[in-house]
Amino acid sequence: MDTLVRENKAKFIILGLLSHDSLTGYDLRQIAERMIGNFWTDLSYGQIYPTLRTLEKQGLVSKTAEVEEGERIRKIYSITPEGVGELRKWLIEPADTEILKLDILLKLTFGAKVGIEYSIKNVEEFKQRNEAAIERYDAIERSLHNTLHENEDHAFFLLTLHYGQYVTRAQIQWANKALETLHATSK
Amino acid sequence: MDTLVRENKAKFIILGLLSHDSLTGYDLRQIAERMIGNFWTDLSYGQIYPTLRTLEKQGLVSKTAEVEEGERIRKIYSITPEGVGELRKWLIEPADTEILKLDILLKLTFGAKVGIEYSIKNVEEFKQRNEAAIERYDAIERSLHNTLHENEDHAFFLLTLHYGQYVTRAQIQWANKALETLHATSK
DNA sequence: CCAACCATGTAATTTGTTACATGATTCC
DNA sequence: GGAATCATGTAACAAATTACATGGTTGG
Repeated sequence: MDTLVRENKAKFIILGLLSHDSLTGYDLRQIAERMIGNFWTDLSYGQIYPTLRTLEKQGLVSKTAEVEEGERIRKIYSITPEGVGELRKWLIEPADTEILKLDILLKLTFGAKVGIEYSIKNVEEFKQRNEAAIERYDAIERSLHNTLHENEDHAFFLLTLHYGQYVTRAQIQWANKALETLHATSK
Repeated sequence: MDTLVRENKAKFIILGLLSHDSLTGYDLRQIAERMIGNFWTDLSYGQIYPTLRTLEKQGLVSKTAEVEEGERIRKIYSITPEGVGELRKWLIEPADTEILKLDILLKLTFGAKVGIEYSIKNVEEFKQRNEAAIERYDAIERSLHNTLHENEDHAFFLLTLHYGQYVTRAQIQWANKALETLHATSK
C-alpha cells in the first residue's frame, strides 16, 4: 500500500494563480514568472498544459471560454469552488523545507581540482547575476509603491519580494568576501 | 537529433567526493550531507547506487575492495583517472543557475486565501529552522579552526559554509521583518 | 535485548525538461 | 517583410523520490 506524499506543486501554483484571475496556459507561464520566478524555478508549458488537463478532469478548474480571435483560439481556465477548497487545504498545511541546488557552490566545493581562475569566474558571474536581480527587485518595488492599491495579495507579494532583496544582497556580500579570499589565495 | 544538455549532477557529486577519498555508497550519502547538504538537497540511495553502477560501467569509478567484515560486505569505490578527467571537464564549465523551490514563499504568495495565522506559523517555523542552521554552521566553523590543516579543499569548503552563514542570517532578518508586517496586518 | 546505525540495493512512480510541431498576430 | 511574441500542445526522456526488501553490527 502506497502512501505517496510527494506533492505536485505545479498544481497548487496553477490553482493559486487562477484564484486571482481566469487565465490561459500561456498567461499562467508569464504570470508565474513575475509572481514567483524569484524563488521558484519556472514552470514550463510541458508541465502547465498537462496539469491543466488533469485539474479539469478532477473538477478543480474549468474551461470557461474558448475565445476565437480570428483563427487563434485562447482557452481560458477558471478555478472552481472545489479548486479553491483544494488550494485552501494545501495552504493551511505546514510548508515543506526548501529545495536548493546551487551548482556554483558544488563547483566551488571541488574547486581545488582545477585552477582557481575558474572559481573566480563563477563567483563573479554569480555576483553579476545577483546585482542585476537587485535592480529588478528594486524597480518592481518602486512601481508597486506608485500603483499602491492596498489589497491583501499585494501585501503578500511584497513579502516575497523583500525575501529576494534580503537574500540577494547577502549573496552579493558573500560573493565579495569569497572573491577577496580567492584572490588572496591565488597570489 | 537531440542535443540533450541536462546534466546528471549526482554523477559529479559522487566523482567529486571520490576525488578526496575512496568510499562506499553509504559513506557517500553521509559525507554528501555534511559537505553539500547546506545548499544541495540530499542524495538518496535510490540515486547513489544506480549512479555508482553506471559510473563503474563507464570506467569513471572502480570497485577497489569488497571488504568482508564477518557477513557484512562493504564495497569501496575509487575514482579512476578517466573519472578525474570527467570531473575536471565539468568543473571548468560555467555553473548553471541555481534551482530554487521555496514552498514557504509559495504559500505566502497565496496566503490571503486563508487566515493570516497560517502565514505567521510558517514564517516562525522557517525562522527557527534557520536559527538552528546558524548554530550548526558556527559550530562547524569553530571545529574547523581547531583542526586547521591548511589544505586547499578545506578553504573551498569554508567558502560554501560562509555562504550558508550569510544567506541564513539574511533569511532570519527577513523572517523578523515579515513577522512584524504580518502581526501589524492582523491587528 | 533492543534501538540506532551500518550497509546494499530494486521497483514503481512522479516530476520535470527539452525538443518537436504548428501556426497566428503584432509591431517595427 | 521579418522578428518577436502570442498560443497550444505532445513525445521522449531524464531526474528524483518513496517504498520496499534484507540483514549485520554496535552500544547501552
